[in-house]
Amino acid sequence: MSTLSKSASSSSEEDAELRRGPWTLEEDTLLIHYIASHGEGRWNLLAKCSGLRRTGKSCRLRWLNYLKPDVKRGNLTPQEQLLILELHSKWGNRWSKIAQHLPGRTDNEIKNYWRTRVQKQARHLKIDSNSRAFQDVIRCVWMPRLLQKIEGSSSTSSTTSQVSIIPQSLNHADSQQHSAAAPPPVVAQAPVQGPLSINETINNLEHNEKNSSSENCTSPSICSSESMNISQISQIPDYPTSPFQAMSNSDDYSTLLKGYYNVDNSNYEMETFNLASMSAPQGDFENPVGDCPMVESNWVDSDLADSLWNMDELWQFWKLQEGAPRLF
DNA sequence: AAGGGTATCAACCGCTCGTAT
DNA sequence: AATACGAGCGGTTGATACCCT
Repeated sequence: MSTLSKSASSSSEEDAELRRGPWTLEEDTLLIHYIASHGEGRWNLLAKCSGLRRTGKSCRLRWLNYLKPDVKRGNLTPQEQLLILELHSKWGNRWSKIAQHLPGRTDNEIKNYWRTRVQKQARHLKIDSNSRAFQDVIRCVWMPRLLQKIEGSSSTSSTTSQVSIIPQSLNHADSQQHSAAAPPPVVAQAPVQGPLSINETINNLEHNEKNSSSENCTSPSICSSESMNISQISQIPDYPTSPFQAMSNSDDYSTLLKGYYNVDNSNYEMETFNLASMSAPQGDFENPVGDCPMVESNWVDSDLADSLWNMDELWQFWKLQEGAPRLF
C-alpha cells in the first residue's frame, strides 16, 4: 500500500505531497545515498533536500530502525532476550536505554518483543506485566529457561556461538571493575555487527525485497549467529546486583523474599546474578532461582521455548506462588 | 480452499527534552 | 528568561503473514 497521502484537511500543497506508509526500495536507496554523502542528522533538512517526500521524522525512523548498516535483523537470541528481561526489570519501558546495551537492536524492536511476547504471557496469566508477581514468574521460569538454552547452545556450538558461561570466581578481572557489592552479571552479549558498505546495504535491501514474504531473516550477513560480549554487559553502569534488587524498591520485599526463598539476600549479593549460580542444580541454597518453586524442566526442550511458555507449567508455578506464605 | 482469528513488526503520532538564539 | 525548533522517546496503529478450524 504505497499511498500518497492527500489529506483533505491539509492546507499546504507540500503537506499533501507527503508520502506515508511503507517505504519503497527507491526511497530507501535515495535515503541511503543521501546519508552516505551528507551524514546523519538534520532530518528535516534531509527530508527537504533529498527529494524524499517524507517527513524528517519518518526519514530518521527509517534509517535508525531499518537502513542503518549495523541494524541486526532476525530473531532475538536467548542471550538478548535474557538481557532484555533483566534490563527491563531495572529500567522499565526505557526502550532506547535498553537498546543501547543490545548492539544492533533497535528500541522499536525491543519494544515490540516486550509487547508481543512478554506482555502476552502476563495477559494469559491475568496479571499485570509490571507487577512483582509477574516479575517473579519471569525470574523463576523464563530466565532459568533462557539460561539453560544458552548453556545448551554454548556446549553444542563452539565455533559461531561465543556464549560464555563463566563462574563468578573465574571472572575475577571483570568483576573488579565493580564494587564488591555489585559484581557484574555474567551474561553473554553479541558483538556489534561490522558496518556494511553502502553497496552491501543496498544489496541486502534488494535481497530483502525479493524474499520479504518468505522468511524473517534474509540477510546472512546480518543474521549470522552472534553472541554477547561480556565486557560490554559488565560496563552497564548501574546494573542490578541481583534480581531482588532489580525488582524490589522496598526492603520489606527483600525480607519477604528471603523468607519465601529461604535465601539470605546478602549472601546472594555476594554470589550475584550469574550463569553459574543460576544454572546450578536446584537445591543450591545460594541460588535464588534454583530455590524458586520451579517446575521440572522438560520445558527446556519445548518447541514453545522461543516465544511461549508452557502454560500448564506457568499455572503450576502460579499455584505454588499463591500457596506461599507471602508474596504479592 | 476459505474464512476468521492471532501474531508480528514497520511506521506514525504526540509529547518531552535539549539546545540555539 | 523566553521562545522556537529539532531530535528522540514511548505508546499506538495498521498491514500483512501465519495459523487454525
